Amino acid sequence: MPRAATTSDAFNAVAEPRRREILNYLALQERPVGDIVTALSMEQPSVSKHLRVLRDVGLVHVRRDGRQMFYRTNADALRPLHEWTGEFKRFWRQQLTQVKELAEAKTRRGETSPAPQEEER
Amino acid sequence: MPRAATTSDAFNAVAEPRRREILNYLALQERPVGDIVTALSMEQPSVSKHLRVLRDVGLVHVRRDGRQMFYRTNADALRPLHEWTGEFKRFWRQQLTQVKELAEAKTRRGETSPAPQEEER
DNA sequence: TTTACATATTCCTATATAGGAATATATTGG
DNA sequence: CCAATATATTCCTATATAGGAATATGTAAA
Repeated sequence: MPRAATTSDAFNAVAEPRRREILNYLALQERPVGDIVTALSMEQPSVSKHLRVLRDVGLVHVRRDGRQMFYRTNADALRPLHEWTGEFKRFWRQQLTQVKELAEAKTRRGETSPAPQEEER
Repeated sequence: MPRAATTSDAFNAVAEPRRREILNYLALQERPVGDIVTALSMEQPSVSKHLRVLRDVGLVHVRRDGRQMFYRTNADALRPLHEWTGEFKRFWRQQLTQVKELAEAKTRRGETSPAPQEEER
């Protein structure tokens, strides 16, 4: 069995970096295809094809105005992704807390703190 | 150009549903390969191959104990995904707020509230 | 060492790209 | 209707699977 189609779900669709760029660009406001082409320096057919994939999984909405097609990101379709990754939040939070507590405990004991494994953003 | 390798980054690696299942299963505690095979009803070579991909992108860590290999999810490698999707949070939050405010405003005016488009979790 | 157990890798195949080039479709203005 | 503009689709190709089957590798027990 080959890899699942990019149009099978949001997870597969956003695996492509250019599609993520497009979603970023279309998040703030709707834009015609031409704007995407110039803003992201991509070939027009390439943009159309990526938009097709994003549209098939509901990651963008479209509106026609004359001969232009205005696309905009449908942020809601990204929620499943955010929620799934969020399930793991407690694990990295836990790690951070443990590291922090360990460091603080050592500080209280006057020991030298080791270089942290993780970095808070 | 074909699709990027599944081992190119976490985004591509988690596009495969079985790999997400494996990550879910390995989140709470480390497990030997055999446990994954029985728990998720997958073929052993299949599990090994998925683990290989997950390992290549740092989504799991491994530890050998005798002839068993204990894998565990490295939640930290999922943070980029969570953070990227989180950028769009304000857009769906905004929608929710607007819907809610609209409903409340109508209620104050004694109008019938429409079925909500979105659902809070 | 020989055997058994646990896991990993190799081989094979059908399928799904992503990009480039060329072309088709849709809509507006003259 | 015809030309021009804006997008979409088709064709072609090299590459990367994911699963199944068979096999290889590594480690412990007898």
